[in-house]
Amino acid sequence: MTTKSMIIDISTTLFKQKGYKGVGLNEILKECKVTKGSLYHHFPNGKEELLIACLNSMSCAITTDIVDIFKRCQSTREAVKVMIEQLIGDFERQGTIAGYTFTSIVSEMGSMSEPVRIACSDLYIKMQGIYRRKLYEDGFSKEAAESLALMMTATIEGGIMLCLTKKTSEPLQIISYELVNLLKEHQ
Amino acid sequence: MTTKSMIIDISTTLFKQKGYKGVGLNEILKECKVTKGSLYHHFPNGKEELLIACLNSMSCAITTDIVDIFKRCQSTREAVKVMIEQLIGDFERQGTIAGYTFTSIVSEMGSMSEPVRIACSDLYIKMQGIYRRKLYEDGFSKEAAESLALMMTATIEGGIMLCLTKKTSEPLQIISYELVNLLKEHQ
DNA sequence: GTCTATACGACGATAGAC
DNA sequence: GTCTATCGTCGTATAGAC
Repeated sequence: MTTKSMIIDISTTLFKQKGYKGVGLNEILKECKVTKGSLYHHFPNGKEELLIACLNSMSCAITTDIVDIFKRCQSTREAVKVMIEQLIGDFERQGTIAGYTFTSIVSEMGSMSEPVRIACSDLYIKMQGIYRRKLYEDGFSKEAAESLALMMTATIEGGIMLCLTKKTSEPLQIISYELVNLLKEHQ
Repeated sequence: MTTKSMIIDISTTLFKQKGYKGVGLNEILKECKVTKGSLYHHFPNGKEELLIACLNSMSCAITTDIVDIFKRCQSTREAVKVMIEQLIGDFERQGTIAGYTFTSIVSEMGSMSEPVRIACSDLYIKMQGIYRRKLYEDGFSKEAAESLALMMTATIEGGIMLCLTKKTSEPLQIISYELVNLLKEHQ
């Protein structure tokens, strides 16, 4: 494990917990047990460069995770169930949901820089792509697969925010049920 | 218009644009053309008290808005269409979506104080309640109305975030279509 | 590649005059 | 109810030694 990847790992966790603006460099330094000089050696452009590295690292981890679930499951319907069960499990264990969303890190999209916005947008495009391809395999038309993939992305994203806000996993439980229904009826 | 309500109005706009952590008191002071002494006279507990006042003000405005739309529309299906059309209109005109969501202000729910979390939770409960009652009127069962109301809340919330991230109103357009479908098929 | 020391502006908040 | 002045802390970033 290199210093750089260690910084990225720890910073990612902190950003997920408190958001980009909510974490100061000093806090990162303390948690990583490195000094300012070292951090700026690895990320010459400072905090924003570190954020983008974290977003890309998250994107990679989430995508790998989802691809794996979709490989193990026969249909999108099944995969959705497994995916959301996992999110709920995380929530009940840790009291928070870290995966499958960037919103908890950067919500003020309007005021963020283009590179940051694009890094976030990339994840959503990748997730939606995985959903879409599986739905097409399932037998949905190209157009239906596209629309349903978007619905899945938006609903899960919204469901995560509702769970965090209401401090209960109920929203995601209901969403799992309703999404499975939605994917059933169109088929 | 009192000084206090003027401060709330302007701060609300700023918070929506840049998020809670993204706006400093100095910026608020400058935009409102008031001084620190005046602000702390109206909000003795400082920035967080101001935030909660803004959240409550938003909650009120959004609820009024939605209630009005639901009054004018015969079915939930129709109301959803009008609601989302309005969000899309806002987006195309202003390049951002300010209404119907708190996520763009406070996303780091885990690290916010309880009063703030509760203020956000309140809005979602109110919105969902409006949807649920109309769905019940539409003829859905109590349980279906509850589930579908949650789906509407989550999907629209997620759709807004996707639009802001991708910088296009397409996600909400598709979501409008899919939601209308969802409300049709269950009936 | 890692360290210390330092810069300097912005942060939220308070005190006290008017 | 509004003002100015000021506090202490923290923010990000840089320079230069080792």
